[in-house]
Amino acid sequence: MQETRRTPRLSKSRFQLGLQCAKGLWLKCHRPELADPIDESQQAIFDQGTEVGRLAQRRFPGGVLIDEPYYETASALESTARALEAGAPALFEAAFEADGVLVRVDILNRVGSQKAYVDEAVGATTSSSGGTEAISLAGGEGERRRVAGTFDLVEVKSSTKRKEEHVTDLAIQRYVLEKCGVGVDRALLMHLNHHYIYQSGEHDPLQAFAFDDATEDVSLWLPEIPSRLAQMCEMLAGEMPEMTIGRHCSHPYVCSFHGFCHQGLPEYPVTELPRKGRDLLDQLIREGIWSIKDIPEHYEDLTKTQRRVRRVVVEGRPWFSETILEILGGLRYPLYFLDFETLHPALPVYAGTHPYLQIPFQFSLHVLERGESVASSGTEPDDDILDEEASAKISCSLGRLTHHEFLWEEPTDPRPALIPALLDALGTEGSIIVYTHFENTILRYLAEAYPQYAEQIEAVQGRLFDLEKEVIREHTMHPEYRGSTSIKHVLPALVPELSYDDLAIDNGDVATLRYVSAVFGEASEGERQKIFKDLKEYCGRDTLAMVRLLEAVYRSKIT
DNA sequence: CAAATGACGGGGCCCAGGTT
DNA sequence: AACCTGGGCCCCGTCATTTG
Repeated sequence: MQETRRTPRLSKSRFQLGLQCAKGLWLKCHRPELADPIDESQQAIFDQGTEVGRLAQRRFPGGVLIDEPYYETASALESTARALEAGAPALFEAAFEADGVLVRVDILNRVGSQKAYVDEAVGATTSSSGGTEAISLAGGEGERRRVAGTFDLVEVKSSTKRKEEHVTDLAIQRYVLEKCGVGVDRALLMHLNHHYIYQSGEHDPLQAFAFDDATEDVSLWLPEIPSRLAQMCEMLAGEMPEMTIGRHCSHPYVCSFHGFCHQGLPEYPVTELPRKGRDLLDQLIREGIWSIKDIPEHYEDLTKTQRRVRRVVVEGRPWFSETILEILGGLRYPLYFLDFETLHPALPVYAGTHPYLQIPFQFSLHVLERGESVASSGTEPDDDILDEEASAKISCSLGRLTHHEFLWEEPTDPRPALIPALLDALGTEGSIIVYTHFENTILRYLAEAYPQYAEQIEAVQGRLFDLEKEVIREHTMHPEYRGSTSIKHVLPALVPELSYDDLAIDNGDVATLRYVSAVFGEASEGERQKIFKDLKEYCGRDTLAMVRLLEAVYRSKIT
């Protein structure tokens, strides 16, 4: 009989992964090299989490940081034991191990430890029931009895609300702590406080966070833990488990083996059906249907859009609705094509803003004047035929196209300069074409923050026309959309000669990252100028893409 | 005639997917 | 991560028709 294989050590994050997908956990333990590389945007999210974590620690002055990195387990365990022994009032990143599971605890706060923890700022927190409640970190009057010698277990989250997966995150930690003989009084989530308004200088760790007591929900999960752990260990000792692809590949987290598990799919895989409900993918795969082409024509469980996708994929050619020119006939010249780039830091960087508030620092605006050859004013909605013909001509004789742009290059709040520049460039007449309601949301935030402009901004909002919703999503379909109506998918399908491939910045997330590094980072002047140039090219490409898309849609109906 | 059954539709909730 | 929106779905109330 072979010696029992050494059980791979689990960790908090591996436990969470195991709950999401057995195969994912198996791969993580046995074939970690197959994971997708971590991209820049993901890394930025991790970094942001670290920064929030550091601020959270300042909420517990006198706390002891166990600062061994994750791979120096033995040393971290020792340091933790020493700090506990020494009576540290709080521990950060404390390490514990039990049942082959290693956890590092964000914050472990000794109950009733010292005056410093008496809560002056009682966080108003959003509980799962939606109400707000006060949570005190010290034992005050009228509170339930606190068990001496125990700790509050605190998990810091950069989100502002509790999510399902946060509970199991705390549960596995509590399980390990108790196995190690550390009494846990409460299991708390420490979220960013959405209502925190940044003043200036250092962030205020008292105001910036809101606590959410998850003790009850955690205790409901606790009895589950041993059996789940046993299952995982058994699974890990065997061969790679069979798992089909499905919702668990991206819920609650996008799996790092997504790429590995999605290899070898057919050219138009069923995973690319848009807006799949919870069960559709499972159902199709169970029936052995992997390609959209193999879905029977009258398959019942497809939505209207999914049927459209099936049809264009099977027929191999795009579809444009019959009424598309009527929709476009509603546009008023001159046509403005608007796109914002924004910043939305977890921890605010401008005074008066709250966590995650989206702040525009750049816009691009293409303006299309009516073509000269077109006499029609386009204001006779009662004559469809004429209107359509007029519209068609417009597309052919693309009028004069001009471009405006704005980019704030200082580390100060861009909005006071951006708003007047935007209002000026937009004038008072003509449709403003945007891709999704995103720009509308930003305009609303601007109006809220700067009431002196509210009226003008609202007028602008009234002129918005959502190209993605009103035209692309409702009236077109193309096999190469690949199940997505995002502009990054739609442009190569309808305007193959125009792409983002030649740009140094080719998506919004990276644009934000680059901007932050240029304005707040240590970039040299040369690097800053390069980034500003790249940003202008990127944002300008987004609006140009909308111009060309509109043109392509017109063309589809007149040739 | 009163009660039961069924069709319709509004309200609320969740999900998916778009933007940064 | 937040936010927004539309579609799908379920629940439930209302009203009309059928049934005892």
